[in-house]
Amino acid sequence: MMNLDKTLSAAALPVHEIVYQDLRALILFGEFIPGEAVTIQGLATRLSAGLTPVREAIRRLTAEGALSFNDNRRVCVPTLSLKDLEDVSFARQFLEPKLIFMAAQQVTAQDIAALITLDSALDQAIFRGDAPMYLRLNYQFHHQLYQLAQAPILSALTDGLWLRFGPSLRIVCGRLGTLHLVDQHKETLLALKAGDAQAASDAILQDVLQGMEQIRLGIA
Amino acid sequence: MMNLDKTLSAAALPVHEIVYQDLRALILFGEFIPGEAVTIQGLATRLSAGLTPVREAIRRLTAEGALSFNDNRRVCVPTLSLKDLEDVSFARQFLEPKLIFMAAQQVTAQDIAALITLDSALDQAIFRGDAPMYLRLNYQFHHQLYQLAQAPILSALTDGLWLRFGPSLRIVCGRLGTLHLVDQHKETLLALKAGDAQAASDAILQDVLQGMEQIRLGIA
DNA sequence: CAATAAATAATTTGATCATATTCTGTGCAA
DNA sequence: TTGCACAGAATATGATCAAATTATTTATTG
Repeated sequence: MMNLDKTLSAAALPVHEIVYQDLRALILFGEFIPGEAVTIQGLATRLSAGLTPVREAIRRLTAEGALSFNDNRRVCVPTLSLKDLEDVSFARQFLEPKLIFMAAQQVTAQDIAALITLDSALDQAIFRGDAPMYLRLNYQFHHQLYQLAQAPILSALTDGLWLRFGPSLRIVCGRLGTLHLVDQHKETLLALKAGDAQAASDAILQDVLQGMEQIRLGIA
Repeated sequence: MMNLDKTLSAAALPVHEIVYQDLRALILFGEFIPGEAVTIQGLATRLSAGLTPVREAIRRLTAEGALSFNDNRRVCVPTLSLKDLEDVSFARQFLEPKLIFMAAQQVTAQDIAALITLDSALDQAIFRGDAPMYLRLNYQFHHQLYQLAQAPILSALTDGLWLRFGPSLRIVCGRLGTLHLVDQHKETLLALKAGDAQAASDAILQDVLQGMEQIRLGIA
């Protein structure tokens, strides 16, 4: 008998992969508060999965720095110190412009159209005050740009950084709301449309700096 | 009754942690050829461990990019393309100087003494043509500098990059031997001793560029 | 008839679960 | 305060099932 799931979801992903993605999203979009303890069994019931897949997902995320493995063998969501934030900020400051510079040389009109659609949905989320949706769309905007760069190693590094400051994002939005949020997406898109890689790169740098500054204000 | 292991090995590490470190070293020091398939059961027998700890170690290393997870659900050591090498090189070019700049501001006389000892052992390994020892000591030299920087996030990023080009190192040494190897460790140490953070940073940049160029020649 | 291709069987490998063991921290009693 | 026992949680094993690769057989074609 044939596996019907394959016809629906392209491929039957292993449970540990699904759990990884779910847990990653939970962390990335601030569903855990920094410092919160994470138990294997708790996650297993929360995500309705077995212990083994959850363990594997946790190992992957600890390797990425999204979770920290105490010497007690307990796992928790790390708190981002100001020093840590500076390190993340430093890394993003050169990684993102580089990625967007590369992306600008590969981007098609369709790609730009998709990004514009994404960005207007993002604006609406900000206007509605829908913080969870804002967080998802903002990440998606950047993530799609990374993929256009066709640089898997640099993309992975940059993606991983989001996991570091992800848990702090909810705090920022919770304290400051969404309406004051500003970004440089419009400038980036204009530069991409004009085929000006350097301008796109510069715009993203400003966007990163602004974003990191928001978090600094939020956790300070 | 007390656990005697603790008195010997500082802490009773879980098996999955030990397996992780062992496997990491195997990859880092070129014990696998790029493209080689890695089976869970094969590693379990090779490292004389159970399947579960090996699985967890593999998950961690795939998250770090040291192993790649095919859609066949099989795991293998990725081959480093020239494009990949350029990306790694780009990342190292700004991460390492930054780390060494930070390290220079914290380094003590004892730290420098330890690094000098390490570096002379390294020179002897080169002179003897002992490639495996060279690889270990060279990594250790850099790794110790990272730790001095007291920047866990940037250290983790940089450490992770070694796993990317590690499997290609054996090929380089195998093809080109060790005697031609040059580094900028002496210059780095002199700058550290002088308290000149910028000079140390510059020296390491040269070291990184030289190292990456060696690999480029090796895999081209 | 030989050779290549398709189909099927067998073996290997991966994924998951249930269970037993070990470890950690806490509360209680001396 | 110290030592001991207990509860909760993590670790690790082995068994079981599913998927994939390899080997073998069968069929088809030049």
